[in-house]
Amino acid sequence: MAATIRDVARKANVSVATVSRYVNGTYKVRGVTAERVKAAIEELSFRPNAVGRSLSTSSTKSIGMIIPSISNPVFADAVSGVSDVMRTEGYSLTLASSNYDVTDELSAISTLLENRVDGIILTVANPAQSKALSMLEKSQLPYCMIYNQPTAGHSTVTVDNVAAGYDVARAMIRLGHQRLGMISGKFASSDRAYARRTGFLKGVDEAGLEPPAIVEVGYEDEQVSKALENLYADLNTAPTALFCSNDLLAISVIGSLRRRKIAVPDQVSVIGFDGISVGSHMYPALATVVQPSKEMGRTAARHLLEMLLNGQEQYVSILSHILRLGESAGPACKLDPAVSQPLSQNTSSKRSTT
Amino acid sequence: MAATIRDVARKANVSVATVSRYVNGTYKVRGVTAERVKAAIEELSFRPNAVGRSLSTSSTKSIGMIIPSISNPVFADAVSGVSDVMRTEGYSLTLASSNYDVTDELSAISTLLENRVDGIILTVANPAQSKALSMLEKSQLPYCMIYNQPTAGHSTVTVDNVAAGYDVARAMIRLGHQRLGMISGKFASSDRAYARRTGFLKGVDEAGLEPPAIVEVGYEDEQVSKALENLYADLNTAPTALFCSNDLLAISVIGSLRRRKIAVPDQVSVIGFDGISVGSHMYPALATVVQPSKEMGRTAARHLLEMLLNGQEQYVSILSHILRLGESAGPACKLDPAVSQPLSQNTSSKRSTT
DNA sequence: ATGAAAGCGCTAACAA
DNA sequence: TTGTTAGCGCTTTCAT
Repeated sequence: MAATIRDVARKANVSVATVSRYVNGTYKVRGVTAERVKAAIEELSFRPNAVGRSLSTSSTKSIGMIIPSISNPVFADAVSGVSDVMRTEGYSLTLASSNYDVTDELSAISTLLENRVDGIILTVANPAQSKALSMLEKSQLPYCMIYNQPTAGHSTVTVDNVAAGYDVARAMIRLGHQRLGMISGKFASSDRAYARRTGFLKGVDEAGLEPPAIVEVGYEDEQVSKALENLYADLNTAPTALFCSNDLLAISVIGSLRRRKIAVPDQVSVIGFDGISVGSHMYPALATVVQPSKEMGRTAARHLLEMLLNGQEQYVSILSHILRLGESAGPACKLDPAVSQPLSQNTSSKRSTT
Repeated sequence: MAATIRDVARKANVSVATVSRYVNGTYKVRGVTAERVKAAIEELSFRPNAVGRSLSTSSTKSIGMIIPSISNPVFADAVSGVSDVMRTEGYSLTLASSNYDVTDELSAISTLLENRVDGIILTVANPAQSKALSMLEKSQLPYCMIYNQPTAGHSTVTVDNVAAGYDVARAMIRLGHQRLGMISGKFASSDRAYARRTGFLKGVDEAGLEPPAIVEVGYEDEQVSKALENLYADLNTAPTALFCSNDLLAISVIGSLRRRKIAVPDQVSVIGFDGISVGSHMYPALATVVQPSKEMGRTAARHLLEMLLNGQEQYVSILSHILRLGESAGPACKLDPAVSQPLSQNTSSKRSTT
């Protein structure tokens, strides 16, 4: 079907080697010859076959990326960052999603390995005991984790999740909250959520407060609503401030609280994690720990490129996070069931917007 | 480095053909032989090289996808749908983003073509005059558009954007709005936004209302705020209902209005387009035209698979959209500058949540 | 500056 | 059932 380098060579009356040199700019092609080759290429609409090239050079100029979910903006932003720097370096990006499932992680890696990508950027459930990661290690292929916690022997780009969790606890306490809680995705499928919890617990403990209620939920809305139903059965003992392990969850929690006529932040403050951009546009603007997702993607990509050049060094980047106190978090005030209904109707604006 | 089929053959004392047959399940491998091959494969950690296979079979078992932006959840959802069905069919997904830029579209296609993907799913700025599309056409490669309007000669999966725009106008009018407006991304880079406008104008016109104000904005927040500054200089003549060409824009518009102390929906109703999931969680819940993005992705993927089997037929799927009236849209009421400030402080709850 | 030819890892006739 | 072998499209020595 498509023209090959041979067709071009024939038409231009040169050897395939010459065509190859012309195409790749491996110069040494005389002006006149170049013209002939160029003409032939255009006539035949020749487009070099990267598969043939890859087989010959044993480099595909493509990298793989595995993320838990494409639909979570935090990962999409990272993909966007990776994609940006990789494209400018002439690499293609093969994307796979693991759906937070360890088996899927494994098969995704398998596929990428068979496709002979030059390197992989990925987020796994838990690097400490990841079959995916050990498969990768013995494959010798360069790889860099993203979002995952630093773990002996692996490169990664992330933020200090423990410190961030601690920051959240401190912020809540500073606002006067005494009963704190955390709603999180499954810790088993997120080492960073676990780390955030660790920091959060530390902060609460240091302040001498009661250990916070911690609830794990899956990825369906009904689980969130069910969890809140239990947690807020008695408003007098329920947490007045809730830390959610990610923004999507936080948004869902806020929605759920509203449906239960619990005002945010008047009755309950909510702080998320990630800093996805919709969070700052919504009302109340989401209080959250912002991690620089796109930049994290770029950084991971650059690390991978380094490895591709300089061999298997190890890179660990901890980028800095920012605690952004949006409108969804405010000073503690008494949770009084009696005024709950009227309060929920008015979203106070004592706190400034900007 | 990595073991090849030859190494395996040698170790198992069989021919490469036998190994190939074993690996591909092209049966006809006797039990005893199979055992030996299996053992050899494991000892050597042999992993078939898809590059070699592709060169031989002239099929890469991979498809390309080009979307305007990875960070817009509406596209991410489509990617997710495509990814799902493609993976179950054993295909890899190479993702590229065009950033709404026609030049980037072109180079993305070029790259995918060189990589010899088996097919492409893409959203272009404007199919009617797309160089990307014509390049694709003459390449003979199967492809299917997604989100783009039906256009002679091309396969696509989308919703009826004209009808949807019309629905939005009707809904606003039914709510009593008389002065309508539309805020849209650049029409030049979105045929669907243009189609939505067409339907919207028709609806307004049919009702005998004044032609709506239509403002095009770029993708930066400040442009939105600038646009609203002009549009809402005089509240007495400004639109009481705003149609935004996509949800991200709508969310941004709502945020911007709030900052201008204009209450949504008490003073201005806002309706978006896409139905991204965060929209339904936020407050006010976003009124919007829901398109089944993930299902659209799946459908496009299935179309592509059909083409891969049955050759170049043409598939056009118009999936149905749903106008979901969330809390961001409500009955018209007088825009009275005098009460604007107090009103903006209270978000009324006369309209039901569910 | 250009050409000839040997592979890269695999599949698929064709033989046996 | 298994083996032999000729490519797939390209790069890259090694000659010229």
